[in-house]
Amino acid sequence: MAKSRKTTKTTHADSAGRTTVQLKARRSNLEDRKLLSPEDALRTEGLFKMLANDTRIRLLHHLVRSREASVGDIANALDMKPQAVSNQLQRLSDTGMVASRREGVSVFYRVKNGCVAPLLDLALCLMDAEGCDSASR
Amino acid sequence: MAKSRKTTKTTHADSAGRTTVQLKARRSNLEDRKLLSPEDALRTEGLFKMLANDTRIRLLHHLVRSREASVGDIANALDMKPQAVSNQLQRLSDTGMVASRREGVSVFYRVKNGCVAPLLDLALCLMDAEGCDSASR
DNA sequence: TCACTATTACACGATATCGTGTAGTAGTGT
DNA sequence: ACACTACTACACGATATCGTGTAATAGTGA
Repeated sequence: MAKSRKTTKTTHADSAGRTTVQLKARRSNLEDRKLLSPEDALRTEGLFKMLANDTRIRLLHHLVRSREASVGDIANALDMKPQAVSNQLQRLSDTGMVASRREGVSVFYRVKNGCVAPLLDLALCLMDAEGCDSASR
Repeated sequence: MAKSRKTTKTTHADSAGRTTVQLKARRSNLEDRKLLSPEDALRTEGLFKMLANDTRIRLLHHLVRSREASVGDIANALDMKPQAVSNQLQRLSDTGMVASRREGVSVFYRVKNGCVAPLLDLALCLMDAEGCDSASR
C-alpha cells in the first residue's frame, strides 16, 4: 500500500483445503511504536466496522468454514431472510471482503479479503483468554 | 468463561514495560471448525464494535503506546474536544476496555482489556499485507 | 468561600445501521 | 410465453452512533 512496512505474508492451503496465513516478523506491538495516521485509523475503522455486526460475523464465519455458500444456504443456516443475507453480502462485497460467483440461479459467495479469518480467529481466541465482558453493549 | 476452550494465555512485561500476550495452542482456524453460537457472535460484535470507530482506534492506539494518559492529554494529542474524548473513554470503560485512575484533578486512563492491543496490531499488520481497500465505508 | 482547571453528565441533531416488505431481475424448465 | 426459484434493489421505520454545547461535579489553592 502507501506505506511500506516490512511484513511478510505467507499463504498456503493444507490438505483440508484450509488457508493459513502466517505473518513473519509480526513482532507484536510493532505498529504501536509509530504514530497512527488518521488515514490508517479510517482504514482500520472500515475493516472493523465490517466485523462489528452480529449477522456479518456469523455470515463470515459460515463462509470461512464452508469456503463457499449461496445466499439461500446461508439464509437457511443462519435462520434469516434471504434479503437480509443478501443485504449484508452486498455490503461485504462493496468493501471487498467477499466475492461472488454465479452458478445457474444461485450466487455463491466466498471470503476474499485475507483479514477476515485471522481477525475472527484471534478475536474468538482472545475473548476466551480475557473475560471480555465487553460484549453486551 | 462459559465455555472452556483450551487456550493458554501468557502475559508478561518486558524491560520497556510493554506487555506481550502470547497465545499458546492458537492453532489458527481452530474456532472455525465449530459452530459459532449466537452468544459468541454477540460477544464478538461487542468487541469489534468498540474498535469500529476512527476516534476510538486513535484513542486506544495512543493509550497502548503511552500506557496511561489523561483526558486532556489525549484530547490534545488527537486534536479533539475533551468532551468527545471523555465520551468515548466512558463508552470504552463501560465495556471494560479501559480503566481509570484519578490523580489530583486529572483522570488517567489505561487499556485494561487484553484484546485491544493484539487486535489492533493484527489489523494494522494485515491491512498492509492485504490491499484492504475495504476501508472507505 | 471563591476562582480555576479537569472531567463528566446530559440533551440535541445529524447521520448511519439494519431488518422488513414490496417489487423487480436473472436463470431455468415446460 | 408462463411459471417457478434464487437473488437483488429500494424505500421505510426503528434504533444506534457520535460530536457538540451547556451545565454540573471534583479537586486544588488562595
